[in-house]
Amino acid sequence: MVRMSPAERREAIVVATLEVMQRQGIAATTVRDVAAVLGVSSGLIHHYYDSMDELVAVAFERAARADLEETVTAVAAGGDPLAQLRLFFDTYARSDTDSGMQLWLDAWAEAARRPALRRTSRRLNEEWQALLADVIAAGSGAGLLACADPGAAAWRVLSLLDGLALQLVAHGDVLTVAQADDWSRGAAERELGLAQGTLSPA
Amino acid sequence: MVRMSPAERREAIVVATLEVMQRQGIAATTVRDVAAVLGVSSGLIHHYYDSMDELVAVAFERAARADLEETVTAVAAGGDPLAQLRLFFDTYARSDTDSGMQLWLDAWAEAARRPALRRTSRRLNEEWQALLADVIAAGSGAGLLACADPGAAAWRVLSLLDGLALQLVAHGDVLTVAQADDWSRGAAERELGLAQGTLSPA
DNA sequence: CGGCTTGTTGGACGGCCGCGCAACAGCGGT
DNA sequence: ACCGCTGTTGCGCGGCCGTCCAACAAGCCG
Repeated sequence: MVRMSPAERREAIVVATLEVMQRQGIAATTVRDVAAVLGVSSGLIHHYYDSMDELVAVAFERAARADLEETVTAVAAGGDPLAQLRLFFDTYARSDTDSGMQLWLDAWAEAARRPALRRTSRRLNEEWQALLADVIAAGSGAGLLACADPGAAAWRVLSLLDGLALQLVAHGDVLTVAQADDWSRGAAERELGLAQGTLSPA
Repeated sequence: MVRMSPAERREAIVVATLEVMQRQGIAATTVRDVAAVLGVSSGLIHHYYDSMDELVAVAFERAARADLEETVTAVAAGGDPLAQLRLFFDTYARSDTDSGMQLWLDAWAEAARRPALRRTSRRLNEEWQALLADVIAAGSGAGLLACADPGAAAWRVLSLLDGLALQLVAHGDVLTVAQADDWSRGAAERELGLAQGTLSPA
């Protein structure tokens, strides 16, 4: 019987839940599997989290927020808005195929049935959109690109990225990662009135 | 005990499965629920379909193909490729919010764990892409629009539509149907070198 | 050293799952 | 009228689920 402080235990449970979610999918993640990963009794999980819906939402937020923070950090390193856009696509492309996107797919589908998860995925999607909208607005303000509605443009670019990533994850080789990357940068260039190639990888 | 011919019974089971899928989601669709809808024993379902994966894939194809055929028919009624594109968006927009798109979301997420469903959703996605690519190629051939790679353009337009519809279905009012419709037509106009407003609803 | 707080156990509860199978019953053909 | 085919039942199998709770034990404090 390994006794941990509440903070440590809560953390360990989230990490274990994430591991199970990535391996089996959100819909198939069970209390017993999480407990087994920790070598712990299943009752303990409910001692720390009231319901499975809550735990799944917390674990999803952990993973999704880490990806978002990574992109935020990368974008912040860009000198001007165009360089920031380039870095945005660089970091996004890297996470396209790994288990992160499958998690998002699960989350969107499960959102209809899991209230806590729906709130979390929605909030994170809006943060992604706000990040991109800010960069576009800055570029527009600096006269580096042309965009009448940065918020709308951000939704369009993100939705295209999501739609392409979705095909990559769900259907394997119907598209290649290179095509998805290339096409989304090209669409963003057209969207923002940039010359072709402006957003090509650094 | 109502006795049906095999063809009728198979059909009735597919219809009932679809009803359950739309109400509860693909992941939560069970043999017993389907049997209950028909007022029939659960053993009967397995008499006609070897596994739940197979039955779910058949039922999904039924629903998805009906939507596709509807769009194919609508598009065929268009005089020239530009009118056909307009009709494409008209029919697509109508099905954006109903349960059809939630079904697609479920299918994409479940694809990772259900081989039969993955093959079906992939095939249907490719048919949607082919339909759109043909119209674009025709428009390009007739000099009505500018597109170097109709296949790629079709994937981009479809992915944007999917990405926007996904937000509508998963997160409710983060976007409006009108925005999704408007934005996707606008993006297609930019994609195909058309004047703004060319693809506005008929 | 003993008591008490509290992290942890382990199983019970009611319910659900996909699947398989022997027995039953409707119906067409003889 | 009966027989055989086959559509259909009803239930059992082994297993899983989320949740709950009384009992146990580890470590801190007096």
